[in-house]
Amino acid sequence: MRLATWNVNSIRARLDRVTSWLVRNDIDVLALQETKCRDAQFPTEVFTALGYEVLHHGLSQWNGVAIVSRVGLLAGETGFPGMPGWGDPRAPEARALGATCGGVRVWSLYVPNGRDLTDPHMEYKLQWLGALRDAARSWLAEGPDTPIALLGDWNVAPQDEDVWDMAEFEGTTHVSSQERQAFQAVLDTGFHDVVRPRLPGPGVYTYWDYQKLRFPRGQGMRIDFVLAGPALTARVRSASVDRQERKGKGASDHAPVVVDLDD
DNA sequence: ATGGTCGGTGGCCGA
Repeated sequence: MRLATWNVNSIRARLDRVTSWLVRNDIDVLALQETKCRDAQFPTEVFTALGYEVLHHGLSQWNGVAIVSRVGLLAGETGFPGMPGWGDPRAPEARALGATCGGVRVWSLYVPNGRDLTDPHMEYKLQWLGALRDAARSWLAEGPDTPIALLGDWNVAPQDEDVWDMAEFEGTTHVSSQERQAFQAVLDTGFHDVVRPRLPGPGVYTYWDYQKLRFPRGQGMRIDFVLAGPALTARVRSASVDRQERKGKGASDHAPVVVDLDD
């Protein structure tokens, strides 16, 4: 089974690229983030025509997560227990979607950006990751043998080598010790980053800002991850980042991350 | 040349 995650930065702006990549790469399950649309605006029929089922969770033009699968799509769940909200009044955002695909519990996650270390959005980000850690712990406790994967845009660069130059990130989000600790806390519940051991850095990135010629200059960040529970970790055969997809006109600012599983 | 972008939206915000 081939599993992937991709922040597409608008599914409507990226539809041709996403569907052609999906088919070309023989993907079974794709977790999407930043679809930037409401459910009724998601082009579901384009995916169904290709033999995929779709589950989408979008509440506005912001955020939006989806799971696309050709190996089944069951028990959909929008948001996770304890997930904090944003805004005034606080309300849940479309940042988490769970489903079971081919016997694997899959979560498509879009962690809040944080914006600035002193911005209230940063506190929201840390609370969100803290609630996710608690949910992750309970998922493993409830079904220790259930294959489970947390896929998405984590908006955290966990190690110094996950950005091209740490000096550039002094005082910014994504690399702070608080964010890194919050990411590590999810791992500490029993999840494993199954891509890094197969694709060690430095210089392995999944995101390059559109601005300042970051991609042609090789100045990216590793912020998209596939975290697998113990049962699934043992089944991972290979992993890759398709940086080809960041090239050319009409690319998302993120590249897809792909993981191959033994059956 | 010391900058350089996108996307959704509606007359700026978010990344």
